[in-house]
Amino acid sequence: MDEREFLEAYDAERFERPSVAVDLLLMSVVEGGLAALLVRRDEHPGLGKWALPGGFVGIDESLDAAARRVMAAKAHMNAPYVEQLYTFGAVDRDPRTRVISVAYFALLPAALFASALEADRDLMLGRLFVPWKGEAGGPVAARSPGGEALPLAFDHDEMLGLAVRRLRGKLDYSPVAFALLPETFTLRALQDVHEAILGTKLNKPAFRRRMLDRGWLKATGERESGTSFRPAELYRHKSS
Amino acid sequence: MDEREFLEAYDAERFERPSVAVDLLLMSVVEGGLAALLVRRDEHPGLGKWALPGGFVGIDESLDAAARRVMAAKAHMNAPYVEQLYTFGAVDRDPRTRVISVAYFALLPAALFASALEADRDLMLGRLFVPWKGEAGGPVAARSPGGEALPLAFDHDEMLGLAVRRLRGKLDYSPVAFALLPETFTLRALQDVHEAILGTKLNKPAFRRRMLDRGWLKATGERESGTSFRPAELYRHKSS
DNA sequence: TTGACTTATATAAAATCTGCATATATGTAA
DNA sequence: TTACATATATGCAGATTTTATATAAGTCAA
Repeated sequence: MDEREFLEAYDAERFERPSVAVDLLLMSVVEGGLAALLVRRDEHPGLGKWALPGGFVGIDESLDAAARRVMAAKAHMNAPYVEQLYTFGAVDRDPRTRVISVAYFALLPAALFASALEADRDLMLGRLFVPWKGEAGGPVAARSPGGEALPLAFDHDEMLGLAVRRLRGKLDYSPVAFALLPETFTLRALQDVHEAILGTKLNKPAFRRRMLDRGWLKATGERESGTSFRPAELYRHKSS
Repeated sequence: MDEREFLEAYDAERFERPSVAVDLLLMSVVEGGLAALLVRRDEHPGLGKWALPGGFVGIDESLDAAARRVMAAKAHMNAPYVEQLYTFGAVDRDPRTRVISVAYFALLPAALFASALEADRDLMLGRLFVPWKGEAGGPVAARSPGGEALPLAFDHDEMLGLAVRRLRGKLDYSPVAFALLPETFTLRALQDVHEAILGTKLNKPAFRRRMLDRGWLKATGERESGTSFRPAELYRHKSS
């Protein structure tokens, strides 16, 4: 039997197969704190709770393509930076049927969330409350901008916790923070983003020196406007 | 319709579902170089090529449980430290049918491979050749102890590349290297393991001080034997 | 028994990085 | 023109890392 014959005779139906989904962690820094895009569940299970935008993976669709499709269709967004986070495969994580979910996470400037939130009234920007320091880990809770608790469906609190941990871990050796900022930004804005992600205050001169030494920044020569004090220089992420 | 009624009416068969597998990266350091356990494929596709030990995930089995089951059944091993690596989901990565594979990786002392290799003659310890420095990334090739190339099936060369990258990244802030050493070991042996993983030479006094400062080590008071020079002190991993 | 040899272990000097304090610069606004 | 707030620059102490060098402790052979 050669390979062609083998493949024709192969019976993929022999074993029962799980469903595979992708869930998206679309995160940003809003008003000095981490936030993630949530969608109100309008079906069981978890009716009325809040979930990460997600959807099933098509049989002829790669995982990455599914993540991008769901991002456009359910979150009205198109993030330049998307990364696979982890695959959640507990047997009972979804009461409907066996669902294995591949979590992806993306970082977006806060300004990009506004149009999505307007286009779809079931979307919500959940402010995240991280009850641990550093990379200790554990679930994370969400609240609405008004301060009401947003109960999370499935294991999505654990997914958010893992995303925060991964983000904190990558922050100082990887240029991820730039995905959260507009094209040009001040060093102060960059520091604010770092502090929001880490949940700690940082030393200003040391932070500035470290960032400039990394070689990730290019000075534009322009300055911010609209301040009532000395305006700071605007920088740009040098992608080279 | 309440949640119970909804779940009873839920039809999981509406969409065609992919198969989900786990593949295992069982790695060690052998004779100063990285190595991984491979199994000869005795079926199409990739008949005669070499693959990572793997198997399909049962419908009532968590991903982690599937990884442990496959490790015992196909690799005759039981690693204490197992970690999920990444999920590979390209549409055409397996010509039989759509297979999404969750890769797990584990580290084992070289001595543990010997009995597995004897128990199953289709197993092979593949020595890895990493054609890039640091964490650049890309596929990795394998050769037999005798030096013959071991062509890899599916996308398993990419999986090995990602495993090496992850391992290098975690090495100096996580006590992973101890999983590769016997119960007691010298500082020189620990440094050899680090150098094999990183593919570079390290400074000896600096390495020694860093390791001792980490607080991961406990001196046993014993010394190695069988050397023709000054024997080094034996240490033990302080798991606390 | 003794001294050459090899590697382990300890210590010291030099370079680098980090945190903290303070001084100077540059814009707005009264 | 001056008060004010923040940006930017600089100096310094302490910690950490690299590099070099010295000393210790075994084996082995003469």
